[in-house]
Amino acid sequence: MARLPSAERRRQLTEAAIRAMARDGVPNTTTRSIAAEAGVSLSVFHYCFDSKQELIESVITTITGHYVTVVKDALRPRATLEETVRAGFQAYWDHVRAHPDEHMLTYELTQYALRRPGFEHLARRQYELYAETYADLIEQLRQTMGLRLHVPAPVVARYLAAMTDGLTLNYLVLGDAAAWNDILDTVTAHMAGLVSEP
Amino acid sequence: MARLPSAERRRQLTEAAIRAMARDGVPNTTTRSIAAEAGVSLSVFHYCFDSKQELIESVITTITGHYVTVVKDALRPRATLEETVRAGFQAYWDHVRAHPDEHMLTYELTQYALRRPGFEHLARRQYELYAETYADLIEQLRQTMGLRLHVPAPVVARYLAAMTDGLTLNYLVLGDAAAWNDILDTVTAHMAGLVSEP
DNA sequence: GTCTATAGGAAGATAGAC
DNA sequence: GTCTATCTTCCTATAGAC
Repeated sequence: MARLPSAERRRQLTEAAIRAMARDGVPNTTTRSIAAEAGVSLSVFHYCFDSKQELIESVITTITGHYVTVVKDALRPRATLEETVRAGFQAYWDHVRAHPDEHMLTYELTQYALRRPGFEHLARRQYELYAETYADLIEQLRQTMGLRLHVPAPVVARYLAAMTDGLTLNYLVLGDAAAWNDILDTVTAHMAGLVSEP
Repeated sequence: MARLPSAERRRQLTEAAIRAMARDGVPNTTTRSIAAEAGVSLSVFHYCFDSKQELIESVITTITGHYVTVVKDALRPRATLEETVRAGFQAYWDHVRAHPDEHMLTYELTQYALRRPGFEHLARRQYELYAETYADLIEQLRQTMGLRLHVPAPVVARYLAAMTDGLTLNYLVLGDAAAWNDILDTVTAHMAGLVSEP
Protein backbone atom coordinates (compact mmCIF):
# COMPACT_ATOMS: atom_id res chain seq x y z
CA MET A 1 0.00 0.00 0.00
CA ALA A 2 1.08 3.51 -0.76
CA ARG A 3 2.27 5.53 2.19
CA LEU A 4 0.09 8.58 2.50
CA PRO A 5 0.12 11.43 5.01
CA SER A 6 -2.20 10.92 7.96
CA ALA A 7 -4.54 13.75 7.01
CA GLU A 8 -5.18 12.23 3.60
CA ARG A 9 -5.78 8.78 5.08
CA ARG A 10 -8.22 10.28 7.53
CA ARG A 11 -10.14 11.79 4.64
CA GLN A 12 -10.17 8.46 2.80
CA LEU A 13 -11.30 6.57 5.87
CA THR A 14 -14.03 9.11 6.59
CA GLU A 15 -15.38 8.82 3.05
CA ALA A 16 -15.15 5.03 3.20
CA ALA A 17 -17.05 5.09 6.49
CA ILE A 18 -19.80 7.21 4.95
CA ARG A 19 -20.17 4.75 2.07
CA ALA A 20 -20.19 1.74 4.38
CA MET A 21 -22.63 3.32 6.85
CA ALA A 22 -24.99 4.48 4.10
CA ARG A 23 -24.99 0.95 2.71
CA ASP A 24 -25.09 -1.14 5.90
CA GLY A 25 -26.39 1.20 8.59
CA VAL A 26 -24.43 2.72 11.45
CA PRO A 27 -24.75 -0.11 13.99
CA ASN A 28 -23.74 -2.70 11.39
CA THR A 29 -20.62 -0.83 10.35
CA THR A 30 -17.50 -2.01 12.16
CA THR A 31 -13.99 -0.64 12.18
CA ARG A 32 -13.05 -3.74 10.19
CA SER A 33 -15.63 -3.09 7.48
CA ILE A 34 -14.55 0.55 7.21
CA ALA A 35 -10.91 -0.43 6.84
CA ALA A 36 -11.88 -2.99 4.19
CA GLU A 37 -13.98 -0.39 2.34
CA ALA A 38 -10.96 1.96 2.34
CA GLY A 39 -8.67 -0.88 1.26
CA VAL A 40 -6.37 -0.70 4.25
CA SER A 41 -5.75 -2.91 7.25
CA LEU A 42 -7.38 -2.46 10.60
CA SER A 43 -4.19 -1.13 12.15
CA VAL A 44 -4.05 1.74 9.68
CA PHE A 45 -7.44 2.74 10.94
CA HIS A 46 -6.19 2.89 14.50
CA TYR A 47 -3.07 4.67 13.41
CA CYS A 48 -5.19 7.52 12.00
CA PHE A 49 -7.97 7.53 14.58
CA ASP A 50 -7.58 6.89 18.28
CA SER A 51 -11.03 5.31 18.45
CA LYS A 52 -14.17 4.58 16.48
CA GLN A 53 -15.87 7.50 18.19
CA GLU A 54 -13.22 9.87 16.86
CA LEU A 55 -13.95 8.63 13.33
CA ILE A 56 -17.67 9.03 13.78
CA GLU A 57 -17.16 12.60 14.92
CA SER A 58 -15.32 13.18 11.65
CA VAL A 59 -18.12 11.46 9.73
CA ILE A 60 -20.83 13.60 11.29
CA THR A 61 -19.12 16.92 10.64
CA THR A 62 -18.23 15.88 7.10
CA ILE A 63 -21.67 14.65 6.10
CA THR A 64 -23.40 17.62 7.70
CA GLY A 65 -21.16 19.83 5.57
CA HIS A 66 -22.13 17.87 2.44
CA TYR A 67 -25.76 18.13 3.32
CA VAL A 68 -25.79 21.86 3.99
CA THR A 69 -24.06 22.42 0.66
CA VAL A 70 -26.72 20.40 -1.11
CA VAL A 71 -29.56 22.27 0.56
CA LYS A 72 -27.94 25.68 0.03
CA ASP A 73 -27.50 24.97 -3.63
CA ALA A 74 -31.02 23.64 -4.06
CA LEU A 75 -32.57 26.59 -2.26
CA ARG A 76 -30.65 29.37 -3.99
CA PRO A 77 -32.74 32.40 -4.92
CA ARG A 78 -34.29 32.45 -8.41
CA ALA A 79 -36.26 34.89 -10.52
CA THR A 80 -39.43 35.01 -8.45
CA LEU A 81 -40.41 34.03 -4.96
CA GLU A 82 -42.72 31.28 -6.12
CA GLU A 83 -40.10 29.93 -8.48
CA THR A 84 -37.54 29.93 -5.68
CA VAL A 85 -39.79 27.85 -3.48
CA ARG A 86 -40.96 25.50 -6.19
CA ALA A 87 -37.64 24.91 -7.95
CA GLY A 88 -35.74 24.83 -4.67
CA PHE A 89 -37.92 22.19 -3.16
CA GLN A 90 -37.88 20.22 -6.39
CA ALA A 91 -34.07 20.30 -6.50
CA TYR A 92 -33.82 19.21 -2.90
CA TRP A 93 -36.29 16.46 -3.52
CA ASP A 94 -34.45 15.18 -6.57
CA HIS A 95 -31.41 14.81 -4.36
CA VAL A 96 -33.31 12.82 -1.76
CA ARG A 97 -34.64 10.47 -4.42
CA ALA A 98 -31.19 10.05 -5.95
CA HIS A 99 -29.39 9.41 -2.65
CA PRO A 100 -31.85 7.98 -0.14
CA ASP A 101 -29.20 6.06 1.78
CA GLU A 102 -27.13 9.16 2.45
CA HIS A 103 -30.16 10.99 3.77
CA MET A 104 -31.11 8.03 5.92
CA LEU A 105 -27.59 8.13 7.30
CA THR A 106 -28.04 11.69 8.52
CA TYR A 107 -30.92 10.52 10.72
CA GLU A 108 -28.97 7.58 12.03
CA LEU A 109 -26.01 9.74 12.90
CA THR A 110 -28.23 12.19 14.75
CA GLN A 111 -29.46 9.41 16.96
CA TYR A 112 -26.05 7.91 17.39
CA ALA A 113 -24.78 11.27 18.61
CA LEU A 114 -27.72 11.82 20.95
CA ARG A 115 -27.15 8.45 22.59
CA ARG A 116 -23.39 8.79 23.03
CA PRO A 117 -22.47 10.85 26.13
CA GLY A 118 -20.35 13.82 25.07
CA PHE A 119 -21.60 13.71 21.47
CA GLU A 120 -24.94 15.44 21.90
CA HIS A 121 -23.48 18.73 20.69
CA LEU A 122 -22.83 17.16 17.26
CA ALA A 123 -26.51 16.34 16.81
CA ARG A 124 -27.53 19.79 17.96
CA ARG A 125 -25.02 21.45 15.65
CA GLN A 126 -26.42 19.41 12.77
CA TYR A 127 -29.94 20.70 13.34
CA GLU A 128 -28.79 24.23 14.07
CA LEU A 129 -27.08 24.24 10.69
CA TYR A 130 -30.29 23.12 8.99
CA ALA A 131 -32.17 26.04 10.54
CA GLU A 132 -29.33 28.47 9.75
CA THR A 133 -29.39 27.38 6.13
CA TYR A 134 -33.06 28.29 5.85
CA ALA A 135 -32.47 31.51 7.76
CA ASP A 136 -29.81 32.53 5.25
CA LEU A 137 -32.17 31.87 2.37
CA ILE A 138 -34.90 33.93 3.99
CA GLU A 139 -32.50 36.79 4.56
CA GLN A 140 -31.41 36.68 0.91
CA LEU A 141 -35.01 36.77 -0.24
CA ARG A 142 -35.76 39.60 2.14
CA GLN A 143 -32.97 41.70 0.66
CA THR A 144 -33.32 40.86 -3.03
CA MET A 145 -37.10 40.57 -3.32
CA GLY A 146 -38.35 42.71 -0.50
CA LEU A 147 -39.86 39.68 1.22
CA ARG A 148 -41.77 40.53 4.38
CA LEU A 149 -42.75 37.96 6.97
CA HIS A 150 -45.67 38.03 9.36
CA VAL A 151 -43.66 35.73 11.66
CA PRO A 152 -40.05 36.24 12.86
CA ALA A 153 -37.51 34.80 10.41
CA PRO A 154 -35.88 32.36 12.89
CA VAL A 155 -39.30 30.90 13.64
CA VAL A 156 -40.06 30.34 9.97
CA ALA A 157 -36.56 28.97 9.36
CA ARG A 158 -36.81 26.39 12.10
CA TYR A 159 -40.29 25.44 11.04
CA LEU A 160 -39.29 24.95 7.42
CA ALA A 161 -36.28 22.90 8.48
CA ALA A 162 -38.42 20.65 10.66
CA MET A 163 -41.07 20.25 7.99
CA THR A 164 -38.53 19.31 5.33
CA ASP A 165 -36.96 16.90 7.77
CA GLY A 166 -40.26 15.22 8.53
CA LEU A 167 -41.25 14.92 4.89
CA THR A 168 -37.88 13.45 4.00
CA LEU A 169 -38.07 10.83 6.72
CA ASN A 170 -41.63 10.00 5.72
CA TYR A 171 -40.52 9.44 2.15
CA LEU A 172 -37.54 7.33 3.21
CA VAL A 173 -39.82 5.06 5.23
CA LEU A 174 -42.93 4.83 3.07
CA GLY A 175 -41.32 5.30 -0.31
CA ASP A 176 -42.84 6.74 -3.42
CA ALA A 177 -46.49 5.93 -2.98
CA ALA A 178 -48.84 7.08 -5.70
CA ALA A 179 -49.89 10.09 -3.68
CA TRP A 180 -46.41 11.51 -3.27
CA ASN A 181 -46.50 14.03 -6.11
CA ASP A 182 -49.72 15.47 -4.71
CA ILE A 183 -48.11 15.81 -1.32
CA LEU A 184 -45.20 17.70 -2.80
CA ASP A 185 -47.56 20.05 -4.61
CA THR A 186 -49.42 20.69 -1.38
CA VAL A 187 -46.21 21.30 0.50
CA THR A 188 -44.86 23.63 -2.13
CA ALA A 189 -48.00 25.72 -2.16
CA HIS A 190 -48.00 25.67 1.61
CA MET A 191 -44.40 26.80 1.85
CA ALA A 192 -45.01 29.59 -0.63
CA GLY A 193 -47.86 30.77 1.55
CA LEU A 194 -45.67 30.74 4.62
CA VAL A 195 -42.97 33.01 3.22
CA SER A 196 -45.16 35.41 1.24
CA GLU A 197 -47.26 38.26 2.50
CA PRO A 198 -50.79 37.28 3.56
CA MET B 1 -39.04 -16.14 41.17
CA ALA B 2 -42.73 -16.68 40.61
CA ARG B 3 -43.67 -19.02 37.81
CA LEU B 4 -45.75 -17.11 35.32
CA PRO B 5 -47.33 -18.14 32.04
CA SER B 6 -45.21 -17.40 29.01
CA ALA B 7 -47.55 -14.80 27.59
CA GLU B 8 -47.36 -12.76 30.77
CA ARG B 9 -43.59 -13.02 30.88
CA ARG B 10 -43.43 -11.88 27.29
CA ARG B 11 -45.46 -8.81 28.19
CA GLN B 12 -43.19 -8.05 31.14
CA LEU B 13 -40.06 -8.47 29.06
CA THR B 14 -41.45 -6.30 26.29
CA GLU B 15 -42.28 -3.51 28.73
CA ALA B 16 -38.89 -3.87 30.38
CA ALA B 17 -37.23 -3.66 26.97
CA ILE B 18 -39.11 -0.44 26.18
CA ARG B 19 -37.95 1.11 29.46
CA ALA B 20 -34.35 0.01 28.92
CA MET B 21 -34.27 1.13 25.30
CA ALA B 22 -35.84 4.49 26.05
CA ARG B 23 -33.21 5.02 28.75
CA ASP B 24 -30.10 3.61 27.08
CA GLY B 25 -30.84 3.64 23.36
CA VAL B 26 -31.55 0.64 21.15
CA PRO B 27 -27.95 -0.32 20.25
CA ASN B 28 -26.87 -0.12 23.91
CA THR B 29 -29.66 -2.36 25.13
CA THR B 30 -28.60 -5.99 25.45
CA THR B 31 -30.60 -9.07 26.23
CA ARG B 32 -28.80 -9.08 29.56
CA SER B 33 -29.90 -5.54 30.42
CA ILE B 34 -33.48 -6.34 29.42
CA ALA B 35 -33.54 -9.45 31.59
CA ALA B 36 -32.08 -7.44 34.48
CA GLU B 37 -34.66 -4.67 33.99
CA ALA B 38 -37.41 -7.29 34.12
CA GLY B 39 -35.82 -8.93 37.15
CA VAL B 40 -35.33 -12.32 35.59
CA SER B 41 -32.33 -14.29 34.44
CA LEU B 42 -31.05 -14.35 30.91
CA SER B 43 -32.34 -17.84 30.30
CA VAL B 44 -35.89 -16.79 31.06
CA PHE B 45 -35.55 -14.31 28.26
CA HIS B 46 -34.59 -17.05 25.83
CA TYR B 47 -37.31 -19.27 27.14
CA CYS B 48 -39.91 -16.67 26.14
CA PHE B 49 -38.30 -15.36 22.97
CA ASP B 50 -36.35 -17.37 20.44
CA SER B 51 -34.12 -14.44 19.65
CA LYS B 52 -33.52 -10.77 20.33
CA GLN B 53 -35.10 -9.92 16.98
CA GLU B 54 -38.31 -11.63 18.02
CA LEU B 55 -38.42 -9.43 21.12
CA ILE B 56 -37.76 -6.28 19.12
CA GLU B 57 -40.62 -7.16 16.81
CA SER B 58 -42.82 -7.31 19.89
CA VAL B 59 -41.41 -3.99 21.11
CA ILE B 60 -42.11 -2.22 17.83
CA THR B 61 -45.70 -3.37 17.53
CA THR B 62 -46.36 -2.60 21.21
CA ILE B 63 -44.88 0.90 21.22
CA THR B 64 -46.55 1.79 17.93
CA GLY B 65 -49.84 0.80 19.52
CA HIS B 66 -49.10 3.01 22.55
CA TYR B 67 -48.17 5.87 20.29
CA VAL B 68 -51.26 5.70 18.09
CA THR B 69 -53.43 5.65 21.19
CA VAL B 70 -51.73 8.78 22.48
CA VAL B 71 -52.15 10.62 19.19
CA LYS B 72 -55.74 9.48 18.73
CA ASP B 73 -56.64 10.69 22.20
CA ALA B 74 -54.85 13.99 21.76
CA LEU B 75 -56.45 14.68 18.40
CA ARG B 76 -60.01 13.77 19.27
CA PRO B 77 -62.67 16.12 17.90
CA ARG B 78 -63.72 19.07 20.10
CA ALA B 79 -66.32 21.83 19.95
CA THR B 80 -64.94 23.74 16.97
CA LEU B 81 -62.47 23.04 14.21
CA GLU B 82 -59.97 25.57 15.48
CA GLU B 83 -60.24 24.23 19.00
CA THR B 84 -59.70 20.70 17.74
CA VAL B 85 -56.48 21.68 16.01
CA ARG B 86 -55.20 23.88 18.82
CA ALA B 87 -56.08 21.67 21.78
CA GLY B 88 -55.14 18.52 19.90
CA PHE B 89 -51.71 19.71 19.00
CA GLN B 90 -51.22 21.07 22.50
CA ALA B 91 -52.16 17.71 24.04
CA TYR B 92 -49.84 15.87 21.72
CA TRP B 93 -47.09 18.30 22.49
CA ASP B 94 -47.52 17.95 26.23
CA HIS B 95 -46.98 14.24 25.80
CA VAL B 96 -43.78 14.75 23.84
CA ARG B 97 -42.42 17.06 26.53
CA ALA B 98 -43.39 14.65 29.27
CA HIS B 99 -41.91 11.55 27.60
CA PRO B 100 -39.13 12.61 25.25
CA ASP B 101 -37.24 9.34 25.58
CA GLU B 102 -40.21 7.26 24.46
CA HIS B 103 -40.68 9.44 21.41
CA MET B 104 -36.99 9.27 20.63
CA LEU B 105 -37.30 5.50 20.84
CA THR B 106 -39.93 5.44 18.11
CA TYR B 107 -37.41 7.00 15.72
CA GLU B 108 -34.67 4.59 16.73
CA LEU B 109 -36.92 1.61 16.22
CA THR B 110 -37.92 2.84 12.78
CA GLN B 111 -34.30 2.90 11.73
CA TYR B 112 -33.53 -0.38 13.40
CA ALA B 113 -36.34 -2.00 11.42
CA LEU B 114 -35.30 -0.38 8.13
CA ARG B 115 -31.76 -1.71 8.54
CA ARG B 116 -32.71 -5.27 9.50
CA PRO B 117 -33.55 -7.44 6.47
CA GLY B 118 -37.08 -8.78 6.83
CA PHE B 119 -38.10 -6.05 9.28
CA GLU B 120 -38.76 -3.21 6.86
CA HIS B 121 -42.49 -3.90 6.95
CA LEU B 122 -42.57 -2.99 10.65
CA ALA B 123 -41.20 0.48 9.94
CA ARG B 124 -43.62 0.98 7.08
CA ARG B 125 -46.54 -0.21 9.18
CA GLN B 126 -45.52 2.28 11.88
CA TYR B 127 -45.68 5.21 9.46
CA GLU B 128 -48.82 3.94 7.76
CA LEU B 129 -50.52 3.92 11.14
CA TYR B 130 -49.49 7.52 11.76
CA ALA B 131 -51.08 8.58 8.47
CA GLU B 132 -54.17 6.46 9.14
CA THR B 133 -54.59 8.11 12.52
CA TYR B 134 -54.73 11.53 10.92
CA ALA B 135 -56.99 10.22 8.16
CA ASP B 136 -59.45 8.98 10.78
CA LEU B 137 -59.47 12.36 12.48
CA ILE B 138 -60.10 14.15 9.20
CA GLU B 139 -62.95 11.80 8.39
CA GLN B 140 -64.50 12.45 11.81
CA LEU B 141 -64.25 16.19 11.30
CA ARG B 142 -65.70 15.88 7.84
CA GLN B 143 -68.74 14.07 9.18
CA THR B 144 -69.38 16.02 12.40
CA MET B 145 -68.39 19.53 11.30
CA GLY B 146 -68.94 19.45 7.58
CA LEU B 147 -65.25 19.96 6.94
CA ARG B 148 -64.35 20.29 3.27
CA LEU B 149 -60.83 19.96 1.93
CA HIS B 150 -59.34 21.48 -1.17
CA VAL B 151 -56.83 18.61 -1.21
CA PRO B 152 -57.61 14.86 -0.99
CA ALA B 153 -57.83 13.63 2.59
CA PRO B 154 -55.03 11.02 2.33
CA VAL B 155 -52.68 13.72 1.05
CA VAL B 156 -53.45 16.01 3.97
CA ALA B 157 -53.21 13.12 6.41
CA ARG B 158 -49.79 12.05 5.25
CA TYR B 159 -48.59 15.61 5.18
CA LEU B 160 -49.79 16.32 8.71
CA ALA B 161 -48.19 13.11 9.94
CA ALA B 162 -44.86 14.01 8.35
CA MET B 163 -44.97 17.56 9.67
CA THR B 164 -45.72 16.42 13.20
CA ASP B 165 -42.94 13.88 12.93
CA GLY B 166 -40.42 16.47 11.78
CA LEU B 167 -41.35 18.96 14.46
CA THR B 168 -41.12 16.31 17.13
CA LEU B 169 -37.67 15.20 16.03
CA ASN B 170 -36.55 18.82 15.82
CA TYR B 171 -37.68 19.39 19.38
CA LEU B 172 -36.03 16.22 20.63
CA VAL B 173 -32.71 17.30 19.12
CA LEU B 174 -32.68 21.04 19.75
CA GLY B 175 -34.75 21.12 22.90
CA ASP B 176 -36.92 23.89 24.19
CA ALA B 177 -35.24 26.94 22.73
CA ALA B 178 -36.80 30.28 23.54
CA ALA B 179 -38.48 30.39 20.14
CA TRP B 180 -40.36 27.17 20.54
CA ASN B 181 -43.70 28.55 21.66
CA ASP B 182 -43.73 30.86 18.64
CA ILE B 183 -43.06 27.91 16.37
CA LEU B 184 -45.95 25.99 17.87
CA ASP B 185 -48.25 28.98 17.37
CA THR B 186 -47.18 29.21 13.75
CA VAL B 187 -47.69 25.52 13.21
CA THR B 188 -51.10 25.55 14.82
CA ALA B 189 -52.28 28.42 12.67
CA HIS B 190 -50.78 26.72 9.67
CA MET B 191 -52.49 23.43 10.38
CA ALA B 192 -55.81 25.17 10.89
CA GLY B 193 -55.39 26.77 7.47
CA LEU B 194 -54.67 23.43 5.91
CA VAL B 195 -57.82 21.71 7.09
CA SER B 196 -60.27 24.60 6.75
CA GLU B 197 -61.88 25.98 3.67
CA PRO B 198 -59.81 28.59 1.81
C1' DG C 1 -40.39 -22.33 34.21
C1' DT C 2 -36.26 -20.82 36.27
C1' DC C 3 -31.65 -21.11 37.41
C1' DT C 4 -26.01 -21.27 36.94
C1' DA C 5 -22.47 -21.99 33.88
C1' DT C 6 -20.51 -21.82 29.51
C1' DA C 7 -20.04 -22.29 24.57
C1' DG C 8 -18.99 -19.65 20.46
C1' DG C 9 -18.28 -15.62 18.03
C1' DA C 10 -17.44 -10.83 16.88
C1' DA C 11 -16.12 -6.37 18.15
C1' DG C 12 -12.58 -2.52 19.52
C1' DA C 13 -8.07 -1.90 20.41
C1' DT C 14 -2.88 -3.13 20.84
C1' DA C 15 2.01 -5.34 20.05
C1' DG C 16 5.74 -5.62 17.50
C1' DA C 17 7.98 -6.81 12.98
C1' DC C 18 9.04 -4.52 8.64
C1' DG D 1 2.99 4.22 7.85
C1' DT D 2 1.57 -0.32 7.16
C1' DC D 3 1.25 -4.98 8.11
C1' DT D 4 -0.12 -9.80 10.67
C1' DA D 5 -1.30 -11.72 14.82
C1' DT D 6 -3.35 -11.37 19.20
C1' DC D 7 -5.50 -9.60 23.59
C1' DT D 8 -9.62 -8.48 26.02
C1' DT D 9 -14.20 -7.74 26.48
C1' DC D 10 -18.92 -8.29 25.78
C1' DC D 11 -22.53 -10.13 23.29
C1' DT D 12 -26.28 -13.82 21.84
C1' DA D 13 -27.57 -18.16 22.54
C1' DT D 14 -27.48 -22.93 24.58
C1' DA D 15 -26.81 -26.99 28.03
C1' DG D 16 -28.27 -29.17 31.73
C1' DA D 17 -29.47 -29.27 36.84
C1' DC D 18 -33.42 -28.26 39.81
